[in-house]
Amino acid sequence: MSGKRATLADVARLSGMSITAASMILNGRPDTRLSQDAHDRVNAAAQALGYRPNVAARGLRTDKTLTIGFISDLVATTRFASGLIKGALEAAEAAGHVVLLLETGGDPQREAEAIAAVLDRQVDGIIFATMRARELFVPELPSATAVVMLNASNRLHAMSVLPDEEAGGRRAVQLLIERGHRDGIALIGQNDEVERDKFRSVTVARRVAGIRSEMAKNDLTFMSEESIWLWEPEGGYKATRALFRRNQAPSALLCLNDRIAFGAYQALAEEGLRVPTDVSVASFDNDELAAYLRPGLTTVALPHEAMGRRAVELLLSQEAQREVLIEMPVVERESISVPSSR
Amino acid sequence: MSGKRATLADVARLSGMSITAASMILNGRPDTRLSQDAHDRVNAAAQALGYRPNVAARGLRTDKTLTIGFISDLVATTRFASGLIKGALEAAEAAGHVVLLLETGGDPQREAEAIAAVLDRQVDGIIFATMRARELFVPELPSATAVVMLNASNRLHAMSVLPDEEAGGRRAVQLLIERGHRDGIALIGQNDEVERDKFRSVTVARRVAGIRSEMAKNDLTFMSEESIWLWEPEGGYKATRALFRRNQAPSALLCLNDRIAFGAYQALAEEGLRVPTDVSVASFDNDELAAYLRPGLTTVALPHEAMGRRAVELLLSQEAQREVLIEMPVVERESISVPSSR
DNA sequence: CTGTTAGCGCTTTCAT
DNA sequence: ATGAAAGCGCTAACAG
Repeated sequence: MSGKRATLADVARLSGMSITAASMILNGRPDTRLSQDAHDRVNAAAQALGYRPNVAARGLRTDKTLTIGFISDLVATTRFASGLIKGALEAAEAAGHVVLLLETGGDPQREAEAIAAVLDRQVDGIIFATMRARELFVPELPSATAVVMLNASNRLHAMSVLPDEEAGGRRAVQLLIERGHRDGIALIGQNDEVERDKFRSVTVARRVAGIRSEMAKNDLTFMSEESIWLWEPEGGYKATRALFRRNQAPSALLCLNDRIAFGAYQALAEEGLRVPTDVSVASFDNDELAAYLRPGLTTVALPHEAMGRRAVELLLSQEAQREVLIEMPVVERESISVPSSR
Repeated sequence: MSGKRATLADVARLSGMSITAASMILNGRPDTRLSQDAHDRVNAAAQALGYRPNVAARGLRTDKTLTIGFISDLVATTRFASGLIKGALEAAEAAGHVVLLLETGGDPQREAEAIAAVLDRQVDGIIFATMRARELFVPELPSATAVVMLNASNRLHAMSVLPDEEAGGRRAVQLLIERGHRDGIALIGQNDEVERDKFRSVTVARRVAGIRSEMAKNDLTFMSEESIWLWEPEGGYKATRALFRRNQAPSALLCLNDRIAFGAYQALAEEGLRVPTDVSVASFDNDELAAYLRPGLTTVALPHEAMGRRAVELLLSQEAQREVLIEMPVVERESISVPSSR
């Protein structure tokens, strides 16, 4: 509709003030005291013209663009990223900022280009997010640029925001113990590789560590540990079948994520066992899946949105933190009950 | 690392050329003929300084920011949006653009603010995306701003990119017919409201229309139509149970989306029926879910990534289109077979 | 109390 | 063949 955008000059002209005066008044600069009349005229003119400052032009002077770069390895692609982004978007909006979203697929080449692209646009700060928490390499950056790692960490650079997996792991075990499960708990999804490789997967290793520490604290050991290479439903299905083929009768399955649990549900159904009457299931992540399952899956949630939110707050506030851990809330549904005495 | 960013002036100084010359050379302006030597010196200097143009400053002069605004009602939030965004990101990157992602939650107030925010940053164009395809209201925009609607349409404004639901609906029916299903097909998820309300749901209405037209073309009618208010697993489960409680024995279920199919699978399992041996299932969307199900669900996919890609291509190319329809590919898995002769 | 002036980094006439 | 100068829209010293 409106042909051209009104500029500060237009406002000044219409109000009969200088450009400077208009600028000061519209920015509500505190010290300067221009007449009340001047204020009114300028504000009225701005209003009438529908004036909005040109952020790019302003940024040229002030070095603030009210824009933050969100660079992720696999963004949009996964349900994983969604919450992270949503949280970041919310916090950014609340702070009057806007976010530039870039995806790199984890490719160093594209990563470098993404960084260049956001830097070219003078972003106020950059968030690096990864889908599988990991140690992320960050190339040289202009020293001034604020950086926070989201679901990732970095030795040198920056602050990072991570889920509190250690506590989450402990919480999951407690969930089962509280209901009376003790010796009949099977762990589904154990994976030596992951447990050792703190580099590749900062958080998942902690999840398992939390689980083991809580078991130990209660003098418990797993009746069985089924290992799974890929944490997908298929693996959960097979691992659970294997468990029963060995004629073991667990009272509860502690699945390392919801997709595994999904597969476990299927195996249980084929086994003629009901959740939670015959066997309880606890899990992690709170995937969309968890709500769809029947009965609903009780799971320790990955707090994606909270993480995204916290990341931009951190970036904008410039508090100095190293690693901020976000609590993993438990989402109670119907998959856990008192062990049956089969 | 690097303290300050190199500017064009720095390049000029180091190369011993004027700023003008440097600008022209680096932009590869065609007509001007500066000496080969000048070219070499400028390029070398730029290289040495790691010079990158400041996009904001350039935009101030050229009115091109190589940035596009992606405004969505429910972005990040849904698996739905992910593909749209991913596709858009890819195409933008390929074209040397970058995307500003904003979410409005469908709230007109926030919608207006989002538009203002991207306009303030001089974006080259705006994509409006919705999760449930619908008619979207777009407030007045500067006439110059390019606009495309993604998974939405708008009477006045813009070009829109939509899935070809009509063809998709027909395709799904063909899938069943090809395998020999005829009189035993039940439709799960019928919803008068949606079928009538072309305004609220441009595409889903077309999906159903396509289905009905293909059935009619083959002189077929559904053995039953189960209506569902909310297209979630719960509804699919109940509708399917209801079907069997009436003692009907369909040879195939045509589910209006994958979440419904998910519920249907559960009901089928409880009924002691196997997919696809006892009853076949066909569906729509190609949700993440569809791959997890056992057996894998054959479904007519919503081509989210292709849509996102096409939207930015359209935006950037400024071809004049009204409505571009993206083909819905069928994803064959294992849920359809020849009808059993129970 | 208010306006002039000088840039931010870049592109683009227009002279030379 | 090359450069000076103006100006995109804005803010910030510095004078009046």
